[in-house]
Parts: sequence; structure tokens; C-alpha cells
Amino acid sequence: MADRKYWLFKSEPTAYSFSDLLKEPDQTAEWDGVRNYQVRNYMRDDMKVGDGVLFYHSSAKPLAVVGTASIVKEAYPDNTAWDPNDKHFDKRSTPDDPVWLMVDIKAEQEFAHPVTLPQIKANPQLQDMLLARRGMRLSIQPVTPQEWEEVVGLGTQG
DNA sequence: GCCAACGTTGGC
DNA sequence: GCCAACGTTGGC
Repeated sequence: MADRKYWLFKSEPTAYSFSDLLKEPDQTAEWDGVRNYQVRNYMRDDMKVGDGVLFYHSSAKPLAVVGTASIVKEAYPDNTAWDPNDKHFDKRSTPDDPVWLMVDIKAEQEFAHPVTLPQIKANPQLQDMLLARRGMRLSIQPVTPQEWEEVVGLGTQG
């Protein structure tokens, strides 16, 4: 599809890893817990079924993109926001007026060669990746088609 | 509406 | 464990 977009999803593997995703029924998971407006807006306004996802492990060894996934369900209310027992509970969000959204992603492939952060920083083709920027903390970031090609190439072929 | 204080993220 | 870079909060 011509207008397929690409994203990078960060996750701390101690909280949720790519192998956790691979173990899910149908290798599909709800990406809940997003509590940042910019990230919510990316999900709400720009993410479509079929978009590509680079799955990145943060605060981990190694820091690396470890595989790919795709969007299989577009933004819909994040019900964890109105669960008082949930870590990400937010009383401003209700079923009638949801503030926070989530999408579903499905694993596509696990990289034979995880693409590490130092590798990304050293690669001239990937100099502009938001991930490599100091202070870039968004848990979901847009990725260009060129960056996608490069990272997937490195991940699958080394 | 400004901005200092605070909490969080996340690489190092 | 440190701390820079952000986003959010709350006093004024």
C-alpha cells in the first residue's frame, strides 16, 4: 500500500518484551497504557491498519530494535484508564468520554540480528532517526520509509 | 498565562 | 545511580 506509514514502539522488556508479544494468542496485543497526548494523537490521527511497527527494547541489554509488528486495529478507547486498580488509571477518562486510546499490534518477524542503538547512531542512513536524538522520550515515534527499509534490512540480513 | 517545582523517562 | 530533557502541575 502506497501510503503505509511506519512507527517505532518502545517497550521495556521487563514490562513487556517482543517475546511476550510472540506468546500472545494470535501474536496480537493491545498497546494500552499510553498517557502522553502527542503519542495518543499519533494513534488517533495517523495510525492505520497495516502500518509497520519497529519494536524497540528500552532500558535493556541490548538497547535494540528486536523485531517488527503491524497495526491490526486502529485507535479505540483504552479501558485501563478507568480501572482504579490499573497502574495507568486516570479519573478524567470515562467510557462516555475516553481521554486515552490504544491500538492493537500483531508480531510480524523477530530479527535474526537485533539492530542496536549504537548501530543506529553509527549508521549514516539513520542519523535522523528520532530514537537517536538526545532527550527523545516519546514511547511511539514516526519512522520514515527509508529508515524502515534500512533497519529491517539490518535486522534480517545482519 | 507565566514559570518554578516536580515527576518521569531512559541513556549512560 | 546519575542526571539531562521533557511534560505536567499548581501557585501567583
